[in-house]
Amino acid sequence: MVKQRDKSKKRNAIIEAAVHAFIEMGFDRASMDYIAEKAEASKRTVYNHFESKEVLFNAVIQHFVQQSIEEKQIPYQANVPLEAQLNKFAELKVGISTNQLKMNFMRMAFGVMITHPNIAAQVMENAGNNDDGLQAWLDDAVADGRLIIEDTALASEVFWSMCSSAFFWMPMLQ
Amino acid sequence: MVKQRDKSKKRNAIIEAAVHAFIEMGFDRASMDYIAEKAEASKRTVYNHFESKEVLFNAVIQHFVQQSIEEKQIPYQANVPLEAQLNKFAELKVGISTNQLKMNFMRMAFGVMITHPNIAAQVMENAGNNDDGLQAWLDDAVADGRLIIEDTALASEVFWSMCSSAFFWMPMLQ
DNA sequence: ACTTAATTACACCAAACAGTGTAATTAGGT
DNA sequence: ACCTAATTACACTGTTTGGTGTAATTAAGT
Repeated sequence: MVKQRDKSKKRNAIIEAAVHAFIEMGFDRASMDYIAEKAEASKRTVYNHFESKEVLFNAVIQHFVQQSIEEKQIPYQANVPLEAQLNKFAELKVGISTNQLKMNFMRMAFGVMITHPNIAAQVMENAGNNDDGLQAWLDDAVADGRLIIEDTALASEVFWSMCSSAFFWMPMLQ
Repeated sequence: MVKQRDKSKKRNAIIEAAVHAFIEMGFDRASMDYIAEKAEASKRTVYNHFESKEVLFNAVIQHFVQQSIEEKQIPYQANVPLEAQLNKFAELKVGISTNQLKMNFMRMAFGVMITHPNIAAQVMENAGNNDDGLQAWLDDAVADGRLIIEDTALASEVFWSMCSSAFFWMPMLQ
């Protein structure tokens, strides 16, 4: 039988350190030495967990996306006005823009995506289309006969892009 | 008396090369050696004109801003409907988003601003508030009695930010 | 033709940094 | 207490790159 100790502690410490290092100094200026130091790990251990800086960055994004998805799950409620429920979804976006840490993270990530197209491609591949809770909600509402929507995926996208420009990009760009 | 040859030719060649290099490879990856080569100048000449990469970048931005300002001058016409004239201003913004080169430039510049806050600060200081042609146009319209505006500077800003979000940021971010 | 400002070729420096190899050490699971 | 997976310390490589010093060369203005 194979002995396996729990690596997740160090792994998480490294990711956490990387998140802050990337936010603080950006992708390029945050050296692997610095990240290792912040994570209270040796540089070698960092490389044992993540074979390259790019891989580490991907893991960081993944980590962030995972959190966001979990927050985006709002269940459909048959006995509550539709508008009130939709408002909750919108408030999610507003919530992001009032969270300084998240804003900084997104700004950093956005910068990386612009300056490193290859990394952007990887991220898109990994983090790809996370189906959000809104579409599920719309499906439920349609099934319940309270909405008539042909393409709920499209509707969800339209809704988010509207919210994004108003509640996300505008604050992001001051 | 002091002899002075015309340095502007090389200077412009360098800026032009830098513009394309920065767009093509981004600020960090575009090395001074590469820029010099593209400009058909020696690296030393580049440094004789611009004491550092950051200074060169500032000059590049300046160059771009200068062009934009010149395009933004639309004279007030007393015998043309106001809406038609305002449309022209809006079309300027639309024009940017249909110009691939300009979009790429802005995307690059935006990336640099995010990843290099110190450079962003310099740029803001240098390129600062370029008073645009719209305010002058508004002033003329007010003087002509066809508009009543207390603060034309504010009005100009409002107009541009509306246009920006609709015609610039949205295309910029896909 | 002469002067000299501008440009060039080229060698060079120093710092930063991603990533690796290895032998020693630590600590978790049994 | 023992086994060994995980971690560490550390030295090292190789590359990239911003920036400089200098002596030679070019070409514009008179």
